[in-house]
Amino acid sequence: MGKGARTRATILAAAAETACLAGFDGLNLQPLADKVGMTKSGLYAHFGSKEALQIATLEYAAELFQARVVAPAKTEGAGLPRLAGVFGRWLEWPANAALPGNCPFFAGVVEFDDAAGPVRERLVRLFRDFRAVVEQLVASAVRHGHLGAGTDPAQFAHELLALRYAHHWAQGFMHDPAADARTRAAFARLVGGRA
Amino acid sequence: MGKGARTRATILAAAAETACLAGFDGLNLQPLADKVGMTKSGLYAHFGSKEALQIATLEYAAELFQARVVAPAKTEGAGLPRLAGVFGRWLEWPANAALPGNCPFFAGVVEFDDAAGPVRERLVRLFRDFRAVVEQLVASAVRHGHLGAGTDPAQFAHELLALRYAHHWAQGFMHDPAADARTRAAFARLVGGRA
DNA sequence: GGGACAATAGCACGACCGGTCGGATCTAGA
DNA sequence: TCTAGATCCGACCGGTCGTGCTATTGTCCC
Repeated sequence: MGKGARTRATILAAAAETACLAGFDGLNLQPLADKVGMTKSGLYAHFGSKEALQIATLEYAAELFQARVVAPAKTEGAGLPRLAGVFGRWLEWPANAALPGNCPFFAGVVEFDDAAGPVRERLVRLFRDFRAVVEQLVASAVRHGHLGAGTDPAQFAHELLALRYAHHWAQGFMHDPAADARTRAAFARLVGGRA
Repeated sequence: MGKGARTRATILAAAAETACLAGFDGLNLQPLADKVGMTKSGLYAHFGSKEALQIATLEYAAELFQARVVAPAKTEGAGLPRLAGVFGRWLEWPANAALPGNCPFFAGVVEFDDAAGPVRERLVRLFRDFRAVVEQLVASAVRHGHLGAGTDPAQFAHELLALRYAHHWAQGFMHDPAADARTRAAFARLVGGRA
């Protein structure tokens, strides 16, 4: 790993932290350069444009998400245990990845929902891919008899995302101490209603 | 209604549209002034600061929300019909209020979740007030026997917001044509599971 | 050790940001 | 009709934004 790649990794780690706090639009060059001890232009040379920096940061966060949320499922029992594990890690993955603030993907949703462009497309694809993963987990849980045969994986995934979103709101924005308990109760009801 | 108040109303109507598309941080003075055919300083004189403009826009949107979502409930049957009516109008209120794009309050959640200040506090209070309204509607539905006696209004309100949030994501960001159907199905399951 | 090249610094540009100020214009009350 | 105050404009401020350009430094291979 050459020096350039090492510096790039340092930048992206700092960029991911910034994205959690200020969103992808808040990935301004000067403050980010100050954070890693570089000048703005020195940092800029690694990416060539702000948009490229945003996409690289998105990619970096996606790898982190994959490693912290999805990958550990391999060691869990197939079906519901795996689904519950992924959901639990999904709730707390920013903290587990040493990221401050909230999930950067949710920040991107608001920032890019009315702004077409490659960053938005990349983010949409990330969400679609993860939803597909969730749907497969749900289908597997159905096959194992952990969820009722009539369960629609797409509908279940939609409601699971709703819970994650509400948790983001209740904990990150409203600072509601009951956020965790509410989310867990809702998940239990979501699973229980299909058993 | 004097000329000043009329101009101010024109500005706020345009500001609400902008907030739906670009968020409250996107309420930049110059573009907004262009939109209403004024100069930046002429517009600025009505508010005194950008923060004051943001709060005024928030207030304006809140009044719109109250009128379009909550107020019509008075003519609906108490209990579940009223709850369902509010939820339905909650889903589509930006369109009903002739606002482009998505719900401005959800945009504010991301923009102000890590930025303390009066705008954030105002937004938190708006959410808290509306959640209290929802909880009262749920409690009323319980009293009318439309929902099971064991229903926790706070938990129900939390899950209802989750559905609204997921609808915002699926429709506004993912452009999922099934968003409406998924949200309606989830609402039916939420209500049905408590009956 | 020197030469090639990646990596970074320094500097400047045009555009836009929120905000300020003096003065022109319009409105409303006496 | 006259005037006081509300209203609005145009120019401008310091600052930050993303983006280029040229030097200079550092690194690594021969």
